[in-house]
Amino acid sequence: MQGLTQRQQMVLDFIRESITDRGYPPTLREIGARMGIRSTNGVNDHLRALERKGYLKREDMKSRALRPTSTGELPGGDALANLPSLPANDDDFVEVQIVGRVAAGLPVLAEEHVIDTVKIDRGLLRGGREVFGLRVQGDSMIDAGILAGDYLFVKKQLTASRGDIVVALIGDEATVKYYYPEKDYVRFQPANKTMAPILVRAADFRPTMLLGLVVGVYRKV
Amino acid sequence: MQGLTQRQQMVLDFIRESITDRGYPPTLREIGARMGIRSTNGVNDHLRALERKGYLKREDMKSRALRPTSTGELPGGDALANLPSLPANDDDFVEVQIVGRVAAGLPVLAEEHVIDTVKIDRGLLRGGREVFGLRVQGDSMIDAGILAGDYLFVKKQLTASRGDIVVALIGDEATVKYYYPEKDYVRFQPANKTMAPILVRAADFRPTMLLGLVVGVYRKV
DNA sequence: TTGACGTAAGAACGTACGTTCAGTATTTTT
DNA sequence: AAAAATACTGAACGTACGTTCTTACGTCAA
Repeated sequence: MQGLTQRQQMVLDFIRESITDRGYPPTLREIGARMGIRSTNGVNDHLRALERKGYLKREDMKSRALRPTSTGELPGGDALANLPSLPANDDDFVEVQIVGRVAAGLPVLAEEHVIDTVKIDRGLLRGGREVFGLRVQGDSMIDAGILAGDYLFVKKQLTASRGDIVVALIGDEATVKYYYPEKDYVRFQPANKTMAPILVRAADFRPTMLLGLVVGVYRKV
Repeated sequence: MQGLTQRQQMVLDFIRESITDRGYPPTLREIGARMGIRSTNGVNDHLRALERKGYLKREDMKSRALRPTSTGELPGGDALANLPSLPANDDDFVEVQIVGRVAAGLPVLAEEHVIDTVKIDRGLLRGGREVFGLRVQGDSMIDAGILAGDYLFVKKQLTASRGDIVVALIGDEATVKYYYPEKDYVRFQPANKTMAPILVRAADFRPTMLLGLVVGVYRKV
């Protein structure tokens, strides 16, 4: 049989599950425990079969060195897996580029800075296209529920309303702050009692300093 | 020093590199070989430091059970780190059902409660399937950066580690709290100085009370 | 009906691997 | 100047883990 047997499929699924859920592959004994196989050899038989059929790569004498290949990645007949997923309509998503360090003088989405791309359900994101993403450094906005490491989704625009959370280019780097225009200056206010606002004289302020408006925050926990 | 030392950063980078390149984390001796450390204890010191600073989770007595956390995932300036990142999978999405009010006695995903469905880029969501979403009510977790109205993504599971943010069914409603099991009771701790923890006697505690583990937070701004 | 294949038990073996203890030296903090 | 954190060496220990051998039972195709 060139396809997988039911048991082999279960082993493969468990390996994939372990990797997504725990971050590392299981041992032979962990597989055995899950499958109700008391002998490590029983498990090994399955792994050899998977390896022979090209669904798995292993390295000898290393613990947990199991690598499912991309072959046959379609989940089998498991009740959970293939609910009503469907072919993923493109229109429902916005493709957002996550940029790394943003520095003055360079276009925000300069290619070298795009470190990742994610797609976001349009329902979660006001602003349509024209949105880019970045990772938060530091905790100047901690009282606004924006923590270091969070992903921010930012709509590119050169103006903002008083009190909006904006991404601005101050000095040489991008920072996230509340935006408070005053008479003679623009005040960029951190949401952190221990930090002082940054003041930019109205004369020095240029619209190009505003990179955009924060429209979404995502955090992996 | 709360940030990472150069050596610690190198260890962390190597762990990440191993995971992306080989599919599984390294052993202490593999780290040692790469770093020029002949004693496994020298390596262990680094791992303990990374763990203490929150950059890494480990499980005792398991080989290769190293899990970099999302904290400080910004790749420094290292050439290696951020190149071979993602294999750019076409449309890897997790379909997440957003539930409304969760009450005791009803399955979490009972049809009447599903108020919305969104698709999330798998790269943003640890835990694969088995994830549902809900809206936050109240600000009991405000100091953890979780505000009223935020969307939480919750991985269904009946167990959790100390200090995890969990969704639990306490009394008749679902609440979000830190999870702290103690000797005689389980403490559900709010992240809000004005609120008291909820204590559930160990005798009264049932695994069904844990609905899951918070794996993501999203906020529309 | 012999043989190949899948599935598994059980035991023995060796090594891979994490843990711990006892030191040493340097740097950083207090 | 003392105390703490960092960064190791080296060795001993116990267990986690993969490998291999032997035996066994059922199914299916030639």
